[in-house]
Amino acid sequence: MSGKREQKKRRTKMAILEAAVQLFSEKGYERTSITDLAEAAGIGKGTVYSYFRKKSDIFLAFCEEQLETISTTILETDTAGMSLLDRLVVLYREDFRFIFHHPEFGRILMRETFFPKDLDVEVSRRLDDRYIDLLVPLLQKAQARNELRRDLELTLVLGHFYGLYCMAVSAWFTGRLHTEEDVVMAFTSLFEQALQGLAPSFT
Amino acid sequence: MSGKREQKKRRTKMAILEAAVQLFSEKGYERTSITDLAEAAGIGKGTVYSYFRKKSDIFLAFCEEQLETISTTILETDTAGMSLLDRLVVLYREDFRFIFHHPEFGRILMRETFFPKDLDVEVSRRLDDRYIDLLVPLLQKAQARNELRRDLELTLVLGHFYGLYCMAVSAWFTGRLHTEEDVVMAFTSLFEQALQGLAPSFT
DNA sequence: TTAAAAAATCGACCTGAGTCGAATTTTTAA
DNA sequence: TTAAAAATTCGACTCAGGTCGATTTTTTAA
Repeated sequence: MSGKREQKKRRTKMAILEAAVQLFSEKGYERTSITDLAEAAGIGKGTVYSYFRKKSDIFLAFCEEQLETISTTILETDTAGMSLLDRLVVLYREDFRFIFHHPEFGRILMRETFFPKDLDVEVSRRLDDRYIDLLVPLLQKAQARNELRRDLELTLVLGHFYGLYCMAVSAWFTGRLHTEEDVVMAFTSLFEQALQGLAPSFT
Repeated sequence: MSGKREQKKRRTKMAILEAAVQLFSEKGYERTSITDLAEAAGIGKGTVYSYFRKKSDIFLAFCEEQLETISTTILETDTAGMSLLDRLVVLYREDFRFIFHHPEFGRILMRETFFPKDLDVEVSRRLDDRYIDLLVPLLQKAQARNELRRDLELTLVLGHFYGLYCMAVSAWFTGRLHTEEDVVMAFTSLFEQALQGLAPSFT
């Protein structure tokens, strides 16, 4: 009789996360207190902190699940015969859909993944490693199809696209872009620019 | 006898900012409480809030001053005869110097300017409008010298570089890059990529 | 079976950001 | 000059995140 404790812990953790999904959606992240969360999960406040170090960690755990769903969606999407550009647009459009519909979550997620505090670096890295795993194969295939220069380091290329995506999302957060489609168009243009180059080509 | 009030207010605001520079540098942003700040400025806690809405606003006001200094430095730097790439590198290197030496400030600054809360959008926009004013002329000159395609919207091009810079800085925050020079090299490479294009050129 | 060790639970407590309305200072205008 | 109005100052107060150690539950091993 040993797995009992583990089992209970898993159930408690789930209870917290379910309460989180419920309350965060209902009242928003900021307006949900840890006490609310504990009550909804049927446990004491202090217990929450033996499962998560900080409030934002609860949120990030929720995001990791969401990203799981998103990557599944993307992997299942049939992209056969699509250009690199189209594939990237499909991927980031899906990603942005989540952010667009959960702006508060999106803000925290972007803040934490791009500019984490020292203590949160680990969590943040895990999140974008997921991206790397998702994207590197895409880029390799593009290189094989000769859509992408072969002399470039893939991590840099990946950073390139990710940075541009980040910029488009940022423009939405700062109110420079408004609709979901505006943002998609913005990063599409930026990706095109990146592929073609900003300098004039002397052909 | 009417300017009296205004004068006093200006002095109080200065006192708060000076206390902020002092204490933030001394103990860091997080470890400086509003009460500390009020005490150092010789006023009551509540008064601080009639000058700034939130703690982070005090910080952003401080940043605006810093950026003033930085842009002056940049404008005074002799860039005659430099390529667009070199000019951009000079500019962003200077910008990053500040962030590198004040990581905590840098993090908040980047978080607030890229992913502001609704209430802070205005402040955030003011900050990057300053960038726009600084950069657009640079880009226009580059177009005139035929270093930059003329069919591109300048705001998009600007966003392009800014996004790449952001990415390099982010890689530093997440511990993927370590030294100041690593970051400079990273965004330099990204800028080169952007100018040349990621797709193979069929010349 | 049981008692000591280990792990998990809990809520009172601490701290700091931000609010509020009473008290004070400055301005206005008669 | 003065009294009412307007603006400013202030610190007690509220509220939420996070800590801590006393208590309870589970595991171990004898």
